[in-house]
Amino acid sequence: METGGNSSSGEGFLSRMALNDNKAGMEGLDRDKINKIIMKSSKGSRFYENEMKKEQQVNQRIERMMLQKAHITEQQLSKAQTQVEKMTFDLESVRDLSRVIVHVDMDAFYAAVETRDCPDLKDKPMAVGSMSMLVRFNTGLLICPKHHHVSPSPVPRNILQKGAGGGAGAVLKQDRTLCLLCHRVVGLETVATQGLWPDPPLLQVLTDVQSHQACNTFAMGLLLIILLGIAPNMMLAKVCSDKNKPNGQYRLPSNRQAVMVFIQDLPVRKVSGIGKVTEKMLGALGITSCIHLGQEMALLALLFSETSWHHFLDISLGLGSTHIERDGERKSMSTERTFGEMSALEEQFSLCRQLCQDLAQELQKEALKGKTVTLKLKNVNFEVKTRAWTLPCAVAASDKLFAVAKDLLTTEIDNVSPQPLRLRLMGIRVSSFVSADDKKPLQKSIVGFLQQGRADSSSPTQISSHKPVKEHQPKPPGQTQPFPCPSLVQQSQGQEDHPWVPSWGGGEDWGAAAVLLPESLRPEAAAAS
DNA sequence: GGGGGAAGGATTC
DNA sequence: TCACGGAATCCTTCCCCC
Repeated sequence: METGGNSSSGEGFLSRMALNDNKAGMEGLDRDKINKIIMKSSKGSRFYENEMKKEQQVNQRIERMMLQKAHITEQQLSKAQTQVEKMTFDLESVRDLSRVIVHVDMDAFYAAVETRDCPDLKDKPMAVGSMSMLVRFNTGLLICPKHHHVSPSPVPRNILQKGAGGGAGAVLKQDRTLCLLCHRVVGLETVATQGLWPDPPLLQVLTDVQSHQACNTFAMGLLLIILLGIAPNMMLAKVCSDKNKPNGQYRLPSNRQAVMVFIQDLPVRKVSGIGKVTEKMLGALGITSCIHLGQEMALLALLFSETSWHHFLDISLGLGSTHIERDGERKSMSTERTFGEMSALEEQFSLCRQLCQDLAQELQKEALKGKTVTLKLKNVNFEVKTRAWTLPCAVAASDKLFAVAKDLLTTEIDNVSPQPLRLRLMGIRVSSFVSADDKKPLQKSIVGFLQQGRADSSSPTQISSHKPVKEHQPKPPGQTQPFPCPSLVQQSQGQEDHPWVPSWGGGEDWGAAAVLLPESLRPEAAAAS
């Protein structure tokens, strides 16, 4: 693999730690130099050792795959090829080119906000974030010693909180007007006169949005970089939005030929969902771009799971989802903390209790209760363990979470006894939420979001839309449950409900939106005119 | 053998 | 000399129970 160097021996640079310059905006960097710096400053650390271990595991996976490949017969290959061809035919027959998806990406969101607040930072290398990530491991400083470090101001966080918890994700997934509402923050007239948005239909949409009465509610006065990817489906739109960084848009016409040409040379790593491990596994088969993917489909069908090869086939044909998912239900909620080595039992239990309290607060804000409690532990060697327990009925209260987590933690402590458990991370997750029928809808409505925005500015009181949560009748568990199911409904009632409190993942690119344009605003219409 | 839970891993931002 | 986040989702594999 070109990014990995001599990785299989463990002596060269670890491919999994190499700079990923496959992303837009990373071109032209001195990759070798940066990789040497990463290597020099990482080698020998526990983190590096653990990464090496993981790399070896991937190499073993590849070895097993190659062994499997060696045993594939012509007959098997031929049969798989028939299956692939049939499936390709089926997929082609339902290929939907009727929709235009616009993927909106906010590039370097945090940096953009900080630059707005401090214009001197413009055009200077900058790092936004806590210094723990930069100083404790100073590769960042070595690579770019003259960078300006900025602690994140509360501004972006507030915006994200309004946006994420308040429904920016949902806003972005609503109709086109409300979707683009999020990006109204850019001075559209300025942008237009500078010719940054040469596309009349899109400008029309943006202008249209600007005139929408709700815009003012979300006007943050920010100057953000917006990337647009326009394509017939979500997968392609996502790739397209990454195409013309930093100030641009990329439009892929809605016809099969254009899609296939676009796909031909597209590196597999560019596709969302294909990460460094999959890239490496495919690379071992000589597959680096989507055209190879199509050529080797029969082989992939024999070597990968059905889910995986179906996904590969979709990619090779330039297919993706053409509907915008709204209101995705949350599946889990978690909190975790990294710290210096912690071996004392009292400290570990105390932290465990604290995490349960924090998580319980967040769960109760969203009126969520789950049946499965998972304890996540990472030891000082970066080895991660998760231990889960499923209760007969859903819990949300801190003491109930702690009762389970404490038991799981105790088991792990006992397992290594008399040695202490040397931890560097602990986390608690709750999942298996009660079914959608049993709980109220969560923060998905733009109307609610806007109402909340008004409530924020006009009244200090929180809007509560709490409804009592009905309990599911739990199935009898396979194991003896040490935790009886108390009257949980009573506990959740009377809790203040905060429907707009966020759970933000913290990526810097902010967006991932898709909209359906009306006929009159579609790129073909513009091209025709 | 199938279903479902547990555990671990990949991926994304 | 030491030293790499946090949250969420999906997938795979393993294992147990019916």
